[in-house]
This record gives sequence, C-alpha cells and structure tokens, in this order.
Amino acid sequence: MERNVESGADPGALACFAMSNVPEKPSLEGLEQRWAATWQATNTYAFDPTKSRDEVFSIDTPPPTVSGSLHMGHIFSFTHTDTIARYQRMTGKSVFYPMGWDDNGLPTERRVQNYFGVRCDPSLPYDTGFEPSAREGLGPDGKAFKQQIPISRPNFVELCGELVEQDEKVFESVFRTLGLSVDWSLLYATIDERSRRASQRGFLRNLARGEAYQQEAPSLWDVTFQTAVAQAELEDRDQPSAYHKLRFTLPGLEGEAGSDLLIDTTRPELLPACVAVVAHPSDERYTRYEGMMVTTPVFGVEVPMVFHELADPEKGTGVAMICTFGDTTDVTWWRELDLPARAVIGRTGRFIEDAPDVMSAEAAALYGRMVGKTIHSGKAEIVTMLQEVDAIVGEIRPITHPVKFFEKGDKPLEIVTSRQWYIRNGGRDRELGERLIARGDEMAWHPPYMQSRYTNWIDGLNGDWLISRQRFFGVPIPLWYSLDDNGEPRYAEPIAPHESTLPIDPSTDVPPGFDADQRGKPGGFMGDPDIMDTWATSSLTPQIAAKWEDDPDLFERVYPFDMRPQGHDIIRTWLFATAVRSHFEEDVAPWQHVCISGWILDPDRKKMSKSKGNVVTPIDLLEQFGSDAIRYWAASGRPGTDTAFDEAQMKVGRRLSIKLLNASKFALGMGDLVAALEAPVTEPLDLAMLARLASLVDECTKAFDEFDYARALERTESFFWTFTDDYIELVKNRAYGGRTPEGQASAHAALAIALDTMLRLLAPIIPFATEEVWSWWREGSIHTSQWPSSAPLFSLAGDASPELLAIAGQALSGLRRVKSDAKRKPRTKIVSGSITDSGDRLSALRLAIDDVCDAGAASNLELNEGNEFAVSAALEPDE
RNA sequence: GGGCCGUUAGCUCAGCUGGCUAGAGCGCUCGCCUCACACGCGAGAGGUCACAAGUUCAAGUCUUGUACGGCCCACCA
Repeated sequence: MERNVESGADPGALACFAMSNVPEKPSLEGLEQRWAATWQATNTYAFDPTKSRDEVFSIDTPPPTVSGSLHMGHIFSFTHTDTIARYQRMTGKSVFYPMGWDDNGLPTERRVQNYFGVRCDPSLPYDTGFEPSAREGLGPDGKAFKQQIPISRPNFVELCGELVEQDEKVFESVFRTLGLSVDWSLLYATIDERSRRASQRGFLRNLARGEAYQQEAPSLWDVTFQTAVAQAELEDRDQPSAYHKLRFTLPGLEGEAGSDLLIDTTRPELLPACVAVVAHPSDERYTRYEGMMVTTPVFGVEVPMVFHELADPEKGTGVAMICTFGDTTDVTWWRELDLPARAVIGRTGRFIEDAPDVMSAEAAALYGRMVGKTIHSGKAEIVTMLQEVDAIVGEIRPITHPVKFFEKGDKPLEIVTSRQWYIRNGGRDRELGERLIARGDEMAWHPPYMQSRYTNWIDGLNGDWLISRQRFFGVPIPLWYSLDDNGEPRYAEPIAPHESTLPIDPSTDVPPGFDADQRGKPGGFMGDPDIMDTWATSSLTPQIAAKWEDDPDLFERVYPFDMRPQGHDIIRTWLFATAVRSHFEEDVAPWQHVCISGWILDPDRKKMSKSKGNVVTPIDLLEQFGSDAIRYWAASGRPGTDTAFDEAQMKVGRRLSIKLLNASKFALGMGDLVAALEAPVTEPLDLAMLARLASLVDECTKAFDEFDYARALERTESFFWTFTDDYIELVKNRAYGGRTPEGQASAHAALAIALDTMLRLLAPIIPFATEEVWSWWREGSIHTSQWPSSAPLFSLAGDASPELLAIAGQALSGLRRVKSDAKRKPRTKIVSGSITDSGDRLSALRLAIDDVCDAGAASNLELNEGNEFAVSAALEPDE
C-alpha cells in the first residue's frame, strides 16, 4: 500500500523500524478513499454464511428511499447502526449487514416526472424508440417544463429504472465514503426480482390464509395522484375553510307548518350527496323529529333525520348533514346507520356526470351546473344556487381547521368508493390488535419509551391496512380475474399464480388455463390493474434480505433479526407493518432489538427539511470535515434523541481524529511498540492508567451491549483526552529515557497497551483514523480485530489505585497554574515548591512524584499534609 | 382531549441503581511555536440543576403537582 514514507535517509537507527510506517505529518485527508477502497478490495465486512445463528448478528436496515439525495438524517441514523455493527463484528460475530434501496413507489414516479418531464398515461402503447429529450427538469430551451409529455406505462417504468440506477450509485458512494461496514454483496432493491417475488409471495400467502381481502368501500383518495392511500400515510394540515349555515326544511309537527332546520357545514358543495341529517340521540331539540324526513335546499331531496353518538350537540347547530362522503365520520355514519350512497365527487376530484337518482328532473338540471367542476368551483356554484333560493342564513364565516392530506400530496383527500385490497392489521379486530401489541414486548426497545408509540398506534387504528395503489411503478398485485360473458370481471374469484412462477406482472403474464389473446375479452381474463403500496414490500425487508424461500439455509441463520434500526417517525408505518407481516408469516417478532434514532434539527430546533431550505448535502460535509468527524457528531446523538445539526460538534470530532493520529505518532516514535505490548509494566503511574483503562473497557462494553454508542464514545473520549493531556505529559520524559531503563520500558509498554486498546474502543465510531493508525504498526484490519477485554488489563494493573492518575494530573495542573498566573512560559523551571493535600492522596502522589517533577520542570517539591489542596512554587528568575 | 419526551453554565449536552465541593466541549478572557500535534498547548471566568411541595441523615438524581418546549395520536358538521 502506498504511503508517504519518509526516505529513511537518516542513517540513525534500527529503532526507526517501528516508525517506518508513520507519516512525517499525519493527516486525515484522503483516508476515506484509501480505506474504503481497501475494505472493498479485501472484503473486510463480508458476512460469513457458515456461522451458526448464535455466532451471527443480523441487521435489518430500512432501505432508504431513492428519491434524489441522502440527507443528514440518513447519515445520522446509519452511522448509529454502523457503530453497533462494527462493535458486534469485533466481539467475534459474523455481522449480516445488508443494504437495500427502496426504489418503488411514488417518490420515484414523481422524480421521474420532474427529471424527464414526462407523465404516465396507461392508455398509450409502448414506444420502443422513445428517448427522453430533457434532463434535470429542464426543457430543450433550458427552462423548466411547462408541459409533461405523456408516455406509456412500460416507457415510464423504464425511465424509473434508469433514474433509480443512477441515484443508487450515488447513494452507495456516499455510504462507502461515510464508512458504513455494509456487506455490499447483499445489496437488494425493493423493485428487484427477489423483492418482487417475496412481496408477491407474501401477499398470496396472506390471501390464502384470509389475512388479505378485497372490498368495495369508501376510502381516502388523493385526487392528484389518483390513488387510494392508507391511514399510516395521512397527515393533518390546517386549511382555510368557512362555515355556511344552510336552511333545510323540517316537516310540520301535529298540523303545524314546516319550519327551517339550520345546519352549519364547511362543505356545501356536498349538498347533492346528502343522504341524511344527524343529531345526538339525547339532543331533545331534534329527537322529536325521529323517523321524519327533512328536505334539502336547492335540490329538494328528502332525507331522514337520524341519530348517532358521534353527533356533537355543541358543534354548529347540533345537527350535521351526512354526505357520501365529506369525511371519515360520514363514512362511519353511513356504515353504522345503513344509509344509501350518493357519490358526486369522482376520482379526478371533479363532480361526476350523473346526478344522484333520487333527484327530480328539475333538481338534476340544477346539479348539471356543477358537473365537471372542481371541488373549489363547485363550491362557488352551489353557493350561488343556495343564495338564489335564500338558503344561506347569515354570513359565511371563515375558519381554519385541520384537514387530512396524503403526506406526499398537496390537495385535501377526498373519500371515494372503490375496490381495494386490504391486509388485516388489528384495526377492525381487537383481538388481533392485542396480539400485535404483545409482539412489541418481544422486542427490546432502545430507548424503551419508544414502545409506547407502537402500542398507541395500534390502539388508535380504525381500519385495516389498505395496500392497493392505483399507480404504475411498484410491485403488481399478482392476480387475474376471469371475465364473464359480458366482459365483467369476477372479482370474488381471483386467479392466483403458482409461487414458482413469481414474480409476475398480470398486465403481461397470462394466468394458468388462458391464452394471451383472451385478455380483456368476454369469457377471458384481465389482470389486476393495481400495484401494491410501497410498505407492502418494504414490510418484508427481513424476508427479502434473508432471501426467504430462495435460500433457506441463510434464512435460518439470520431470521428473526437481531437488530432493526430506524427513525421514530416510521414506527407507525414501517416498523408496525413489518411486525404485522412477520406475525402472520412466521408467528414471531421480526427483530430482537429495535433501535430508534432521533431527527436532525436545525440550529433553530426545527426539523430540517427541503421545503425549509435548511438542508446541507452530506457529501459536502463529509469532504469538509472528514467522515470520522461527521460520524463523531452523529454518534454524539443519544439513541432516540433529536439532535441539532451542529458544525461545532463536527469540528470537535475532526480534532479528536487528528489528535489520535498525532498521539499515536508520538507513542509509536518511542520504539518497537509491538514488542512493548508484552513487556512488564512496573511504574505506579502506568499501572494506575491501565486500571482506569480496564474500567473504561468495561463501561464501553456494557454501553455497546445496550446499543448506547453515544455513551461508549463519551467515556472513551473523556479518557483519551486525560491520556493525552495528563498521562502522556507526565510520562514523556521517562519514556524518552530520562530516568531508569526500567521506567522507560514500563512507559513504553503502558503506551503500547493503551494505544492498542483505545484504538479498538474508538474503531466503531471513527473507523478511518483508527484503521490508519492500526496500519502503522499492527497486522490486518482493526475492524476484524478483537474487541478489548478488561480482564488482562485488570490483571496487569493489579491492586494499583486508579486514583493516582487524577491526583498526579491535578498536581501537574497546579504547577502549570503557577506559571500561567505569573504569565511565564510553560517550560519555566520551578526551583522549589510545595503541594498540600490529604495524607492519603499525598502517599499516592509520592509514587509518581518524579513524573510530576519532570512534567512540571520542577525540583525540590515538598509534600505537606493539609485539608485543602494547594500548590505553590518559586520560579526561576525571568531573563 | 389522550399518550410520550424534555427543561442542568451564553450555546450543545453528560451526570446509569440518590452521597460532588454539579461536569465536558464549544464560545469567551489571559498566556504559550514546550523535541506527537498552532487543524495545537496551558490556565481562568461562568450554574440558587424550570418552579412548588413531599420522601430521606442526604435529591440535579425518587414521588406528586405546576409552568414552558417538543413529538405522536384524536379532533374535520
């Protein structure tokens, strides 16, 4: 391996042998490329598939979404995982650490649209010659696209694959630069063949066992993406809206004339979809109208007055109109009160052609004024119509209220009735929910309080998991339906492929027993047009990574996984969905340990995000500070804790790495430290340092065993600075041979042992600097070396008091202070002085007094017993 | 409204099962090119541990409550 080796022109000495690998001027620059290449070339992190289950540590990494670029949140949490992987590897485990790319789904579709300026139109035929003419969202004229070119689904999927491949190369490069000890030969992508096979197999098995089912039902629908979405993908956003007080007509009671019934609504445009009005069953203002019909304004449709607990007497006038469908409460009322459906909003978010059939011809004509309009302009139209008949009472009152959005969408969700596939998740089955909650107890949560998010989410579920999506780029639902004589699909009898044929695409593959030319014809068949939700595939990452069914031997050795690292924001989605699948498929929790990372906050304590424009690209930071420095920053963030993006902390990490190089250079300059590793340690100060080191090893081992990389780092770092600032200064003279040969040999041995141990303690956190130093004097990679053991260190230290190092350090500090207060140089000689301290501490200090005198350039130090620690000294005259 | 987390020096945070005279780094002040390191070294200033009550010989550390901040969920008439 090439290195800046000095010429060796110094005719000096054999002693230079040990120095021969140490650069004249150690530096962090270039370590990432050099060592990443070496690790790759020598398969340093290769998983050994012959190891038995108890010798394996397996990690189920959630594949990052390949939608453009990595952000600091990835760097943060992947570093956490990597420190654990490296620790486990050093304890002798064969670490199964695969990487995956989550490349199917909407983010990729959207990125392809923006990048190539296209959109998918499934009705178009495949264009074999299609070449995207534009890149990076710019048209041929260099300006942003005004219009997207429609292309066929196969063309669109091709472009997805092309773009994803480019992105994945960039991702891999960043992760290699960051120093992730991933076994890249285990790489998978959620759209690759193995993932599609596992995903479809998983679904078909859910179907066979009755855990998956289809249903024609109202569900939340994104009108922009034109797909159904699941509960886990929702978020609330505050939106401006307005109360409209509508005048319905109540029937006359006991011969009285009819009267007005006033109803507040924020969605007057859904009036034609009104199927009932609802009040609370104990609300006496309305209970007397039970069983009667009220009349809607404008359309004059008669709807029943119904009663339900969810109607809030305090809200508005205490009575609400039930429309199909304005919100999820409407769906509940509609279902529980067995009301008819009168849909008016179509899948595109516009008013549909056909007026509800309960309308009179006259009403239908009025409805005609809304047909084809968006929700927004439909609302304006109905307000006009209401005003024409004086059916809006008082002012329209603007409000702001939370509205459900698809987390990736920018228009409010509508509720549309459609046929969709679901997987049971306990949302409609309390017993199943309880069993899934119990699965959470089978996992050790780090930090423990994160388990409550899992439990709370299951407790709050209100429906099963909707997994079908009306999109293009993803894993297809692996089913066909036979067509009856009228060409209508028999949805109740789906045709499933045999598992051995997976993966399939029902839009091109032909079901058993049919010919290709029967597609779409009466008596023939059709493929299910939908793809699966991205979570339906990524919930199987343990199975995918472990090569489920494709490699049963591997599966046995890694599943269930030891560790699942992830952010707390995806507990409700990824973690939960994965638990559901493993519960059904393997009847087990998918992991033994769940390690939750926090978020990265910008210095103003806000979550960093692209929209806020406060995102810094990882690669720039890796280059600016060095990978070890960035890893240091990441590893400083305690498990589960949101952490500020802090360049100051990265500088500290860089400083630590550089210091490690320099301190190592000093130690290795002493002579043959490999031989010194076996030499006797005799000096009390050296033994005290080793006693401290032994305790440190225990602390770090315990911390890493508890997945607390941050604690391990903090302890090691703290010791390291004491080591360099106090210990090295104290023994420097002795190590150079300023006292006895025995004292020198003892110092060399202690330096060698301490360096060897500290490098290994730091290796999981700062793999580059430690590997660099390791290469100066040790064989092989530090990352496949053994994690330090405290026992030999305790044995060496014997009954030496670890306190001595601190006592001597304080004495030295006192001597320095005298010089600092006198504004004299640190090397100024102390001609006489005294140290006052307790008897116990003084008797300890006596054991290292020569080292203290040497480090302080002091002679004639008196030790006086007293209550207060104090140092006084007379300095040599100023020149 | 329900749940969870946090509140310790100007800033970012340690402080594990209660025993400290409350620590670190950054920043700040002063000094220093000391033969590993000026991408450095040394010294120093700086805190009634959010507030209140309680348990205890002893509380930053345990209990209860309050305030403030954050996150998740529920709340769409």
